[in-house]
Amino acid sequence: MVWEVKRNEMPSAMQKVQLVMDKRTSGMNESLEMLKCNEKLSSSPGYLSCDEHMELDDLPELQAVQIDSAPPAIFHLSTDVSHQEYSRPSWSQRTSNISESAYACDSGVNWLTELANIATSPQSPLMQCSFYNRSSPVHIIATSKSLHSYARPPPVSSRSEHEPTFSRHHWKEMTSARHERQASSESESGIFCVSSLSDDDDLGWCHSWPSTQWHCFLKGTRLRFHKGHNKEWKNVEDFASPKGCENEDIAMDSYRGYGSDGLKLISHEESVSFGQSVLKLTFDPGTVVDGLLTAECRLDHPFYVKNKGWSSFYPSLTVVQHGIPCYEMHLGDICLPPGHPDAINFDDSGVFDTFKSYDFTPMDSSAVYVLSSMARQRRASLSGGGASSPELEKTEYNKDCVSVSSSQLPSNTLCSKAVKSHSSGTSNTVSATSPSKCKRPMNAFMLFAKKYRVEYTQMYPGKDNRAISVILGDRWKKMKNEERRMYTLEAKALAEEQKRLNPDCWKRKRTNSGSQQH
DNA sequence: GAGAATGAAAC
DNA sequence: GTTTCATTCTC
Repeated sequence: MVWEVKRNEMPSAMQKVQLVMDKRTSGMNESLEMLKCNEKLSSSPGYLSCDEHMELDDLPELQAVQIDSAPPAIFHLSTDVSHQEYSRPSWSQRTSNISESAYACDSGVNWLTELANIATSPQSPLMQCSFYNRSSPVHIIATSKSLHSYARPPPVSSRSEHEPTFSRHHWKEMTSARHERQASSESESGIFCVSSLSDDDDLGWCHSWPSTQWHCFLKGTRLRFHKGHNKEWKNVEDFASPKGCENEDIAMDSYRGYGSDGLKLISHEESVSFGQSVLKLTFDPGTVVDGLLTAECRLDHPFYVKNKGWSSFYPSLTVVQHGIPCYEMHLGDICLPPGHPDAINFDDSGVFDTFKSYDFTPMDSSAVYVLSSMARQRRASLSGGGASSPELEKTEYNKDCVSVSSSQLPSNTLCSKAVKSHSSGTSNTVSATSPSKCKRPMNAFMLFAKKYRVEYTQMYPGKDNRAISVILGDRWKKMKNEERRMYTLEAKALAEEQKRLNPDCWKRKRTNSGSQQH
């Protein structure tokens, strides 16, 4: 098999993705091994927790990767590809999916343009941000002129500003990673990307991969390949000679070479890889020859699904992290590669609307602010109108959400939540169609309950939903903080986002006399 | 529409 | 301290 990586065709900001190529014949054994491992997930409800790598300060690790303008990228991969079957209940919720961040700060123009191009592309997820620093959803610090500015290493002053936010462990990775320094010293284009997907032993491949920077500056992510029976992560050079992939996501690009009609999702599970909660996905490219593709990605990783639009397994996480309203991913979804006609033509994914919907300020000093501004400008130009005010944006945002959410967005995105009709009936407050109408974001338990109510309902057929609630509550109480953390983080992120968009969202509705209604 | 859970925020 | 309301779905 040959994966040809083309450049600049469709810049796409992607997250950390691992592509795991196994031999089909050995897939079962590996699957069993992984399942065995997953059953010990520290934060899986019902399982013992493991605190070692889930401390509160267990923030993403910082790594730098080498920059290299390498020759053409053709990935030669084995045609024998295995897959991992997944069938057990997904009691494998991970808690600490604190995202990586790439820190950069540069006021250059080119990178803004490029960023805008990426952002306004219909297939362009936003750069990631972190839960623990929501005031700046995305931090990009750049110094090297040889890179896209948002891929450049942070200046000392800027980095020190962020330094305290990283854990000791986090920075230990950085200081212990001599490769980082090499990359940084050998070339101005050394990249400091934040990642928790690797450990010390894992640095080698990263730096020996010439095109890693491309992934890092976009999403603080990298690809890793795993070939054949050997579970050892291989240097990507073992498989290919990547070249010139600075502006395109290899993961998505791999779709192109791997399944021209997209990759059909056939299984998924949450797992832990290198200390981070990840999704293990198995795709079917649709051809027997190609075999199955197993990939790993973050929980909030967005995928572009045929006839559906942007989707993820955690739409609420994705919308908070990347500002991309998503459907929920389901088995059978066909993920489309960049440049795919169906993906290009299906340009109502809401991504662009999302950009315009966020009222970022320059204080955010983030790419998101840039994207937001540019999206507004583009929207203004498209509509033939002038500049739009934040209030107008908000109004339009909600208005658009009505139309979008009713037909497209999942129920658990901020957008759809904010406008979903509240049928309390007697309320004399704003109507359901009012722009200021919003719903409270779900708290941690609600997120948990929503995710597992169906599962429990199936587990206890015939049980009344109220009984399911009792069970869920019982389970919740028995869960350790570690296990709850993911939901807590998500709830906090949602609340923060909602507070920013609708500060009055929590206002209690009152009758005219002041008595509270229900 | 009540109710069953938990939790955040407004009272 | 109390109340409301987020989700879900059966009764």
